[in-house]
Amino acid sequence: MPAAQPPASPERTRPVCPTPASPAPEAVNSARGKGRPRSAAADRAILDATREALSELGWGGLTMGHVASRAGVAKTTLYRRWPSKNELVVDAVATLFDDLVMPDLGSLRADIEAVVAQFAGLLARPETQAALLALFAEGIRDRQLHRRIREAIVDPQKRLVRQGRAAAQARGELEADLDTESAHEEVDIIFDTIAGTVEHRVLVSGEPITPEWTRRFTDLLLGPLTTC
Amino acid sequence: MPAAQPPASPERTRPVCPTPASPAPEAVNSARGKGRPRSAAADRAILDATREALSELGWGGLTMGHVASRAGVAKTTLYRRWPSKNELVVDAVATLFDDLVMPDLGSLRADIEAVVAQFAGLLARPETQAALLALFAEGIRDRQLHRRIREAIVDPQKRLVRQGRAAAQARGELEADLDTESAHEEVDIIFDTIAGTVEHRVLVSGEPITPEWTRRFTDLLLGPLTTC
DNA sequence: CTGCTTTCGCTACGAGTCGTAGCGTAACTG
DNA sequence: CAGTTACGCTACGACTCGTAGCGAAAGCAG
Repeated sequence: MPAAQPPASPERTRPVCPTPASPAPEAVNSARGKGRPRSAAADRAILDATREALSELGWGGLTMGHVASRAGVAKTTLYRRWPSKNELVVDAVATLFDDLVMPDLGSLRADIEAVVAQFAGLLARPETQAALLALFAEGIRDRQLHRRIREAIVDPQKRLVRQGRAAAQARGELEADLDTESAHEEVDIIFDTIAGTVEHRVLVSGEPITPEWTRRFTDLLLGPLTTC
Repeated sequence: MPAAQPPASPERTRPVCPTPASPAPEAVNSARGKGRPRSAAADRAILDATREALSELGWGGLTMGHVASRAGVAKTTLYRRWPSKNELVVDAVATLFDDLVMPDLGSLRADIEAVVAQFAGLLARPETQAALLALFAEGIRDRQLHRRIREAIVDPQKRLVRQGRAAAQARGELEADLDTESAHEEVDIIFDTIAGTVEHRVLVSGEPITPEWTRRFTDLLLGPLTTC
């Protein structure tokens, strides 16, 4: 995969990758406005093409040249923005998770079921399926990529768990936290359980998330949390 | 990734891949013993080399030529046995799951914690981490690979859940199943929860499985199952 | 309008992998 | 023994990777 890399990149002329995570929405050339600005349309076309190619060809089949030609862009333009396939795919996929929100429907059960349904809807899309697992797989080896995944995808989701717990505590459905240490671990365990179970059901077992399944799964989650 | 494939393989001269899942343990040339038998030592060397390369280089970095030279074997020998990287890696990894057993320690809690600990031990190994996620990722696109994964990895694990439930029912800790349909779904949901959560914690969140974590997670699982 | 700067698309390149074919040789069977 | 199959080796065409160099386009400061 590394292929060539002769002088190991002497020094970049420009920061490269102007979209660290969430760039300025409509700022074509927000910062230093010296020369010709980068085409925002090209950015969008590239990210769209990446998602499409990803769902059709998978991670291994995704080719920089293919993405470039599909986006109507030169391959060099791709490399001017993203240093590697990893970074490109993270950016292309992370935006999909922006839609996840904590609804606050008035009961813990309803909130959980709503979040599970949202997450399931996201995972039902082929582009998310191929992208997520491929990213996780690469993240095992690449520490920097792993950090980017956590920042762009995992942490925003954990925030949802915290919000849901806080709302339930405000309603009196959950006891208040005794210490922050224990609360932190509780959030972690709930997050891993929800995300892991839904992902495993969809991506590994290959079965759909039905309302009936969501209900039973929520039963499992609520067991020790509610008053016995 | 597909690279060349000129006449699309006219017709194979031999069945290829003599190890569909669990080959004859020590039969060097169990079936038709006509010509020179395939070297069992080569088989072992190749699978070992695959696991090593996988943990060092990951899926994308794993190269057939690299595996061949590391195993002290010609690249052609590799292709004589496995038609592609996918099949090779499945075979190399599936054996790791053979060690999982349902202990029957006398209580549902102890059984669950033991299985979680076993699974966590397996996932702590770098070769399993890289291999499992990479396999799942490829399985999204490749239906045949997905079937092989289910047969070689997923189904054996589901069997553990059934055994654990049966033991708990025999002890009176769990009610007997009302109908097989509902029992089947119950097994699925429990399996996805255990496997998915442990995998997500280790592979995505990147945190270790401690005894303390296992205890809290088991609390979560046992909530609605035990008498309230 | 005139430079200056930066991006653009294009082409070409060396390095590297893929999976196959052909060869002579080794190993085992009847 | 002959017959059959697996082995290691080399070479091959097709493909991807990431980079470099070119001329042209697009904006900005004077």
